[in-house]
Amino acid sequence: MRVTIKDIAKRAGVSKTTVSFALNDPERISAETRDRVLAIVAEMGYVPDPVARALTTGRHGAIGLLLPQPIHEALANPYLCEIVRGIGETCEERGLALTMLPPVRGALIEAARRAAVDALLTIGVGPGTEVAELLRKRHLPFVAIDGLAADNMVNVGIDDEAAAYELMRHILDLGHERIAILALMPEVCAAPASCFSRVCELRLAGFSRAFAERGRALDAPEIRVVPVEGSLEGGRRATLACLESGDRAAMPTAIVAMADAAALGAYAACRSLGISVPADMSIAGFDDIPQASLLDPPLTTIRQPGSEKGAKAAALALALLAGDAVSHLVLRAELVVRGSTAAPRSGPLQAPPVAPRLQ
Amino acid sequence: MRVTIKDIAKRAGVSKTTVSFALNDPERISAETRDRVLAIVAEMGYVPDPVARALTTGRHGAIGLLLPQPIHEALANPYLCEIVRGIGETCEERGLALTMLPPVRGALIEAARRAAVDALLTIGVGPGTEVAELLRKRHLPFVAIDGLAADNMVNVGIDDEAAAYELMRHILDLGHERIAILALMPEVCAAPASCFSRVCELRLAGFSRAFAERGRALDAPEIRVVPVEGSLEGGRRATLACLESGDRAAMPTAIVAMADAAALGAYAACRSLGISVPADMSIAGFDDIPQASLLDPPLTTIRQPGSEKGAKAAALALALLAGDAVSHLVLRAELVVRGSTAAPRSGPLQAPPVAPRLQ
DNA sequence: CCGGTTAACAAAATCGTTTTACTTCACCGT
DNA sequence: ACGGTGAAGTAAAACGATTTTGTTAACCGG
Repeated sequence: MRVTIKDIAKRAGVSKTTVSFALNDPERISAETRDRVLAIVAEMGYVPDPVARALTTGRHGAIGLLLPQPIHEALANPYLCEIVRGIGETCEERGLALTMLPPVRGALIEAARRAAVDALLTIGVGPGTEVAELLRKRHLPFVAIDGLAADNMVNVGIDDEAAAYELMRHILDLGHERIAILALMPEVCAAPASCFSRVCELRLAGFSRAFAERGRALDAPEIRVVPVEGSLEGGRRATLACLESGDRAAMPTAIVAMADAAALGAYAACRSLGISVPADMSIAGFDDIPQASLLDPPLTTIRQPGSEKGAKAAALALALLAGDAVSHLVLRAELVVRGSTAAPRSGPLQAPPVAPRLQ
Repeated sequence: MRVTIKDIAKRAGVSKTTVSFALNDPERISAETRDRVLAIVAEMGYVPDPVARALTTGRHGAIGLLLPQPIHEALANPYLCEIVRGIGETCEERGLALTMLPPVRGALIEAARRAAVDALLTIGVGPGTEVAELLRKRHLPFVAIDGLAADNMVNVGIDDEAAAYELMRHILDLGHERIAILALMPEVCAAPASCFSRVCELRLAGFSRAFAERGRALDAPEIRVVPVEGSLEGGRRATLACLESGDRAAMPTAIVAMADAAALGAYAACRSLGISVPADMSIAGFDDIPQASLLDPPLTTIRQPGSEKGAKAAALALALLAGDAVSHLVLRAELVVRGSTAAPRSGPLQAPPVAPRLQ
């Protein structure tokens, strides 16, 4: 059915080797034979099977990205989108394809088994996890994005603790007392011991330090840490739950989200409840997605270079593949103060005089 | 170095067959042997090579998406993002990975050769093109998105001619005389005969019909058709070029973009020039990307179901793979009139009284 | 006791390439 | 005339699985 190299060889009256040379190493054979073979290749419409080729050469021409969520969810998060775009830049440089590997029926490890790629990037996978272990068994070079730095694993990320500290300091400096923290849930619970994802732990530690500095604590009753899906819908639901329950005097005056995507949901929830930002509610995020500066009011957030993360991580993975020694990368992140955070109103929360215009 | 099935077989004192059965068809062998083999598999950390497996089974567990642009450019377009998300939905259902295949050093055909996938989706590839031909040679089932319907190729799209007609009718109904059309350039010029992409031709035909209906023509001097990259930057540049050159009385009063992404650029250009939308300039787009309704003013556009396009196209490709007979799909598109289009001002363009607030 | 079925496993073919390790032959200088 | 060199091409061995076909022995009814 399919035309194989054997068909070409037979038709041209040469060996498979010669056909292979004609295509891959033209200098090895005479111009005459080469042209004849090539003519037959064109005539019969022969295209070498990429799989068979990959089997012998050991090169696939693709790098993989292990996603903690289904593709359609992952790309709904602008920050992840940025990371993927960054990876895409490196792919472009090297002429590679990018295989996105979502969990197979909920199992990330299954995706890691199946990956037919030259190198792999992971998102939010820590060292010592089942997945990391498997990749090592497969001898597949891989680099973690937003995982954790560790000896046996290369990671690309930011100083999450410091960034979180800075963000919370800003909120506390404004005078907020009652604060809701929208914490990231681990999409795929590789380490079921913890309810939170790895970077989330670090950020909580940073928050904690900011509180401690003021003699306060993260587990005080006026601070609520809510695990939330890192999406607009997740943020919206969590915010509504926070604001609808309890009496108004006990309501938070600030919402700190660990992802801008979730902060977007907080905007939506506030709007639907007629709560004005930042007059009645301060909102802060994490990531600085492209929309953040276009919101009304523009979102105060921690800027982290998503695209650069992806690009650098991919480059590191390829360096690993090439056998180079590489080390962790800690990229620069910074607090960007915009209009969504302000000092809390002193009196009790009340209906705003004018319907707020948001987004 | 790597642990192969042979190593397991030797260590367990059985044949490769038995190991393979233990993993893939447990019923075929005795529970005793199976458990012993499986124990050794776990102990030695054996993971079957996906490539070797793909070679024999003929299944890769992935579908491919042939992109007309580098990944980072493609994902910068929210509409393409939606399509990819749709494909992701189908991937999720079937437990498949998604390989994004950008042109290799500018050559889309090269990406089509290399694709190691079960089925392929293409964007903007027409029938009779080199790529379509190659895929047929490879016996690779594929479905085109926004290509052209043809006998020998399955396509998923909308009725571009009708949609464009409707959009332009709306603009003309408002009374616009001088109009700039931002037309899509083919990212990869598969058919160098035409300066425009395939869907672009159809849309121009639709525009043309709307003009003809009023005794006017697309090639009249007051109508400018500008080829433009389908991105914010591309739209911005083209709009600036349109508005900066020529005297004000000859300036267009409406900009019709064939992609919302480009319309976004038109917004930016107008804002930077102090031109108020829609008072001094009407802007219309195509696609209805998620941002469109959040702009200020909200964008008038043609809504087309990007995510559905992707999901359905992927499902069709898999049906093709399964040997089912499938046919084209024409999805529903509709005009969504929002605030960015209005009747043109009668007098000459002048500085707006209030600085416009955009986005 | 014997042909026939079945369970359990093994041997070998297959998938479609690349690559290594020859063979053959012409040519060249001495 | 003769060993050496290089060019041109081939046969066969990987690559690492799956799958088809065999083989062996046990078991079973008659």
